Amino acid sequence: MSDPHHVPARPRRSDATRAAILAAARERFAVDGYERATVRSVAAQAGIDPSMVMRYFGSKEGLFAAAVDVDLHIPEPGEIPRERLGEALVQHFLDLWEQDTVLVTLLRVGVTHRAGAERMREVFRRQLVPAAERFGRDPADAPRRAMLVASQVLGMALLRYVLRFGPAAEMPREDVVAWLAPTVERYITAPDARGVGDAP
Amino acid sequence: MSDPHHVPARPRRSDATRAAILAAARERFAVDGYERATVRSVAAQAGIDPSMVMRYFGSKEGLFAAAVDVDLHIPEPGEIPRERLGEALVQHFLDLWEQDTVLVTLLRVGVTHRAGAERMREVFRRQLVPAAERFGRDPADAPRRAMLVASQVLGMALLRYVLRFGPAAEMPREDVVAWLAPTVERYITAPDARGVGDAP
DNA sequence: GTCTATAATTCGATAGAC
DNA sequence: GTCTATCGAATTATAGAC
Repeated sequence: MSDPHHVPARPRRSDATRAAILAAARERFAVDGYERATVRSVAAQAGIDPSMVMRYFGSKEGLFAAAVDVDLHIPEPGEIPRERLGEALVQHFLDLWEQDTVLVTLLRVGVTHRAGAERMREVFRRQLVPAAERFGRDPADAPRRAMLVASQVLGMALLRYVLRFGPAAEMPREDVVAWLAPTVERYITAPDARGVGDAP
Repeated sequence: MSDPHHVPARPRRSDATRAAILAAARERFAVDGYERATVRSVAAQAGIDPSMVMRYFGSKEGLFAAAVDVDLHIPEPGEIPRERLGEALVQHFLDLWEQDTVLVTLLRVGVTHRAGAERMREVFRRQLVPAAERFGRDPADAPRRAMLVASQVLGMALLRYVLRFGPAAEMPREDVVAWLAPTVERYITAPDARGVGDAP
């Protein structure tokens, strides 16, 4: 994840600039996508010189990699009442998409750029699949169940937060939860595609 | 849709070049996205001069608009046995995504570019929503039901055909149909979010 | 640490010869 | 109808002054 070497104990003077660049980069990448988000526009929004971005992050790709470092914070099974599994998960995912722009950034760039797609695969493999292992019954099924849940959640996020389609963006949040919760719950708990509950 | 004026009856000599440009454009836009697909690369792949692209389509945006002219061909309710509504629709959507690259192109550009997003909204409004009106019961609900179906189908297509995630790309087609069919059917026929069947 | 200046490409679009 | 030549603008990245 981070630097394996020594981490300086006290904050350096440049940390503020570094944070400003990252914040600006997240917004520019989210709004414009990878290609149209220029190093110059990031620097302008951060109020510094374009060459500083190169100094801190080496290249445009390095800047992107530093900008999208996401933790899904998926709750543990013990923290959720079993009869509200789908509802709790959908609520949590909507929170993630609404609390900042990092997931919009990741999706937008992942669709367009090789580095972005690889980053999405990594988040899926290291966070979503392990979570599916904790929630599901058969660990061998975890990648498939995680993928099904991701397909529904990503599709809704695409329409609602990225493309901002009218019907998707205007739908009350509670309605989104009500419609998606049974789907997500079935993908995680159903013994097979035809099953509805969690009976064996 | 097309030119409201006179349409020449006999094929002109330039139609072959025009078709070659369009075919090349669809592939370049699909693979590279809007920004990285340059007019020059399209021309190179079509085996003609870059200036020809401008001559035929006026601008890069004009080329894109001509390249993504998609017809979803959604079947009529009478053509589908009611007990297999979800299955038939999912099968049809998978066919659309697999038969050529135009939908991959549309999604890829729609996420990045203003013109692409507008094009997606138009397809949704003029093809998907009317289809939902024909299949559903309450026409006022059609936009919402169409959006729910689109969210699930687009999400799966995103993982399977655009990002090519392992679990999504390798899942047998019949399994995808089996898992998604009940979801799609519920989004179209359920009286409300909590409903499972189509009872009132 | 920050900025100025600029190198080296690359792009969309145009003008005009044939 | 096709191509050559090129313009003007924008980009990433670098070199070096302060």
